[in-house]
Amino acid sequence: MSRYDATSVEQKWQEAWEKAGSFAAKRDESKPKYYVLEMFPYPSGRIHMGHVRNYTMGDVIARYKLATGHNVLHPMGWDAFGMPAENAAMASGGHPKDWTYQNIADMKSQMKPMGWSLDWTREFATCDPDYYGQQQSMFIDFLQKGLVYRKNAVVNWDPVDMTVLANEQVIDGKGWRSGAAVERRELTQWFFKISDYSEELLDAIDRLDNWPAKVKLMQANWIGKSRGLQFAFSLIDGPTGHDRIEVFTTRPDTLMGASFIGISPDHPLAKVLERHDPKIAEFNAEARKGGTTEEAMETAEKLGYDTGLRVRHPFDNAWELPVYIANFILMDYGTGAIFGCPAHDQRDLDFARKYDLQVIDTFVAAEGGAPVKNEAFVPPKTASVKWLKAFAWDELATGEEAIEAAIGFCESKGVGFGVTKFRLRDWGLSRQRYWGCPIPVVHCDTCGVVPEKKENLPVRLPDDVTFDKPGNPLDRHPTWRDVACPTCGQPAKRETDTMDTFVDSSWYFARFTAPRAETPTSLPDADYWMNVDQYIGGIEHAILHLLYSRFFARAMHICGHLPAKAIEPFDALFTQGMVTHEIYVTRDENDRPVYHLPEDIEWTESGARLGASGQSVEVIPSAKMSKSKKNVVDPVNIIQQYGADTARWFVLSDSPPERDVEWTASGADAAFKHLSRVWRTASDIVAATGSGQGDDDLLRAMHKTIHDVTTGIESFGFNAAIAKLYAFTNMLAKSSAGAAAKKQAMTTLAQLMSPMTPHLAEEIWSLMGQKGLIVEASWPVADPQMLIEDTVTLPVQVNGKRRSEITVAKDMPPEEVEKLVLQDDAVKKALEQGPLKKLIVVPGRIVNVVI
RNA sequence: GCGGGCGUGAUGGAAUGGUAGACAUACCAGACUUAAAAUCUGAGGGGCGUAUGCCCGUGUGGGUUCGAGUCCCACCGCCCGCACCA
Repeated sequence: MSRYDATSVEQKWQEAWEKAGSFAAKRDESKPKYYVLEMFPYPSGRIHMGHVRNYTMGDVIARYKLATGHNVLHPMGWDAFGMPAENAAMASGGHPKDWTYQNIADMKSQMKPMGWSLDWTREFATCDPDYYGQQQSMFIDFLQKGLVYRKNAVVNWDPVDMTVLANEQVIDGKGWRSGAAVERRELTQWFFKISDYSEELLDAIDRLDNWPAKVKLMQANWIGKSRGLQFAFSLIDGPTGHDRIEVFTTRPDTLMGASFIGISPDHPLAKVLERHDPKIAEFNAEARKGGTTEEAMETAEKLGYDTGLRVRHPFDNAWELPVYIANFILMDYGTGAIFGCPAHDQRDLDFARKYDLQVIDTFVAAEGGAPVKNEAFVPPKTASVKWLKAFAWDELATGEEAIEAAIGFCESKGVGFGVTKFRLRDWGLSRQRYWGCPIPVVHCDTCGVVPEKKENLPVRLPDDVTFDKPGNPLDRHPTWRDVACPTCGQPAKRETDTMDTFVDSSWYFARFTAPRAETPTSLPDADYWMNVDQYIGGIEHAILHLLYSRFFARAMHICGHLPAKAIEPFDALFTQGMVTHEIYVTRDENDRPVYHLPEDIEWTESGARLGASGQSVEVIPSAKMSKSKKNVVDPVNIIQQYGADTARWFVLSDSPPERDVEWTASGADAAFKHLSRVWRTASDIVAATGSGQGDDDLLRAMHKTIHDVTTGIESFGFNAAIAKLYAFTNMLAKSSAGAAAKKQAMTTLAQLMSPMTPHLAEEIWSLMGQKGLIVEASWPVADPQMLIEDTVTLPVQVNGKRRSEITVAKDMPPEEVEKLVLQDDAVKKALEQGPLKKLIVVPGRIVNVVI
C-alpha cells in the first residue's frame, strides 16, 4: 500500500482553492455574514507553533461557517511597527523597513503551506503608508473632538545612553545596554482621553456575553471603579501656596485610625520642599530611580522621609499628624497623597512599624477581636465588625455601611465630598522612536501645536536615517523636522514622537472591512462586516489591547468612521493557550546553562542525551516555546516532515484550546499515523463492494458523530470533537457494514474533518467520487431520529457509591425505575445494613439509594 | 506586591453537581514477518484477589450536598497581566 503523500496532496488542493477563489470575501446581502479574526502577528520573520495553533483555531471556525452557509471574512495582516525592527537595525546595520518587509515576505511564505482559508487580497501591514496615513487622519479627527491632549508624564530615562527606555528594556532598575541606573523623567506627551469612558467601558462589559468571564473580570478590575472621600488636611506652617494637602481615600471609615500623611515624591509639595532641603532632594532623587512600572514601585522597599511638616486632623484641631514623602505613592492615582491607617492596611502597618508611628485600632473582629500587632486586620468590606472608633454608625457594622455613613457624615460637616474614582489612566501614546506612525502635528512658535493638513497625509517616515547612536533618529534628522506651519506658513518643527503600536492594533479589524478605502473605513463595508463575530488571541492581550480597541471603536464612531453597532467591536472572544515544549539543558565549564534544540536530542534507555556528543541532557518541564530556551519546534520542519494537516490536527487534538498544549514529537507522529490511517481506510472503502452487516449501527454512529463534532466546534471543544472523530474512525475501520454505508460514512467523516484537515478531506472527497470541492459543500446535518436511544443504562449508587446498574426504557417513569431498583441484588444486599432513608431517581442519569 | 487563571493515571487530557480516567501518547503482551519497520489485536489509576469483587484515589486541609474533579473557604505550587514587549 502506498504511503499518504501529504506534500503533493496539500499543494494540489491549495492550488484548487486559489483557482476557485474560495476565500476571497465579497459583500453579499443574501447570506448571513461571519467575520472571524485572529490577532494579527508581529512579523518576526518566522512563524511559530503559537501562530499555528491560533490561526488553525480560527480556520476551523471559518471553514465551518463557510460550510454552514455564511459569507465569511477571514483576513490576515501584519502588526509591523515596533522596537524589534529598530533593534535589528542597531545590531546589524540594516533599515527597519527592509527588515520588516523581508520578514513579512518570509513569514507569508511559511504561512501559505498551512492551508488556512485566509483572504490574502485584504492583506496590509500597519507600516504601509496607506494604513498609517489613515491612522494619522483619525488622530486629527480625535484631536478635533477633544479625544487627544498633551500633558506631562514620566518615562524611563537612561542617563548614559540619554534615551527613553521601554519597560522591558529596564532590567532590575538598570538600562539593558548601558547598565546605568534608570531614572524617572517627565516629558510632555500625547494622551487619548480613555478615562472619560471609564464608566461606559465598565458598564458595557456586562453586555459582552460571549467573552470569557475571566477577561471581563480582569478588565473590570483594571478600570477599577471605587467610591471614596476626597478631602484636605490643613497644613501647619507649610510653604507659600501650600496650606492644605488634598487626599483621596476609599476607607474614610478609618479616618479616626489615621497616623500619618504620605505624599508622592512627585507631589507639588514634595517638589517645593526639595528645592530648599538637600536631604529631601536626595530622598526624592533616590525615590525616582528605578523603572516606572507599577510592579517595580510595589515590590521596591517601602521608604519614607519625614518632612517635619504636620497637618491637623479634620475632626480634632489638636491632633497633629506627620507628613512623609513615600516612594510607593503614585502621583498618577487619586491626588498623589494619602493618609495611612496602619491598623487596617498591611503596607501602612509595615511603614508605621519601620518609622515608629502610632497604630490605632478603629475596629476589631465582631467576636474575640484583638488589637493589631504585626498583621493588619483587613476583613472583607461586607463583613460585620465591632467598631471602636465609629463616628456616624452603629457599633456593629460592615465596612461598606461604615464607608457610606462616613462619607455622608464628612459631607454634612463640610469635610470633603464623596467621589467616584477610576484606576484607569489616560492612554499615553507618544513614543520617542523612529519605527512607528508619525504623530501628524507641527509645533509653531506663533500658532502652537497645529495638526498637519489632511491633504498632506500621510506624514511619511523618512528613509534616510541611521541607527548608529541611541535615541530617535527623527529627532536629529537634518531636514524632515523642519517644515512650514500649516496655519501661518512660518518655519516650524514637526512632532518627532511616533505612536504607540497599540494604536495600530486598535483599529486594524475595522480596516480589514475595506482595506483599500481612501478614508479610514468605508461605512457600507463596515456596516456589512462589523462586528467581528469571533475574535481569537492570547490571554496576554486580555486587558490592554482589548480595552484600547473598545475605546478606539467608540472614538471612531464619534468621528463617523464606524456605525453605532460597532462600538463593541468583538461580539465573541476566545483566548487560546500557549504551545509549550520540554527544555533540554547541559552545563558549561562555569556551570552556566546551555540550551539545546529538540532535534539535537536522542532518547536512550538511560534518558536524554545530545545526539552529536552523547553527553547526557537534563530535561526541564515544559514552558512556552522561546528562542532563548531553544525549546522550539519550527512549523516549517513539521510541514516538511508530515504536512500541514498533521500540524493542524496535533495543535487541536490533545489539549482544550484555552489551555496550553505541549508539543511532543510522539504526539505529532501519532497525528500523522492517524491521518494516514484515515486515508488508508478511505482507499479500502473505495475498493469495497457489496453488502455487509451493521449498516444501521454505523449510520447511527455517524449521525451521533455529526452531532458531537458540530457541538464541539461551536463550543470551541476542538479536542473533544477530535476525540469523537478518532472513535468514529476506529469504528468505521473495523466495521463490517456494506460498501454503500461505509462510503457514506467515510464521505461524512471527510466533511467533519474538513475544518481541521482540509487537504486530506478534499482528497477523500474526491476519492469518494464527490463532485466539486468539499470547501463548497454544505455541512452534514444529523438526523434527530438517528440520535434517539431506546434504552438507557442507569448507574445505581448506594450512599453515593456505584454498586450496580440497571438498563431501562428511556422514558420509563421514575416510580417504575424505583421498583426495579429495589429488586436489584446489590440494593437488596445493602438494605440488609439498614432501612431505606431516601431514593433519588434522576431520570436518564442516575439512581441513588440512601440507607 | 496587586489583579486574573490553572492543578485529574507514567504523559496530554475527558467528565450540563450524577458511573472519574472518554480519546490519545509512552510502556507491556500477542498477530503478521527470516528479521526489522510499518500495520493489526489486546491489557492497562494504585492496593489485595484466579475471579465476581472490596478498599483507596482528581495539589493540601476544611465545608455545603442524597451525591463534589466540578460549588464555598483557607493554604501550597505553576502560569498570564501590571499601562513604553507585541
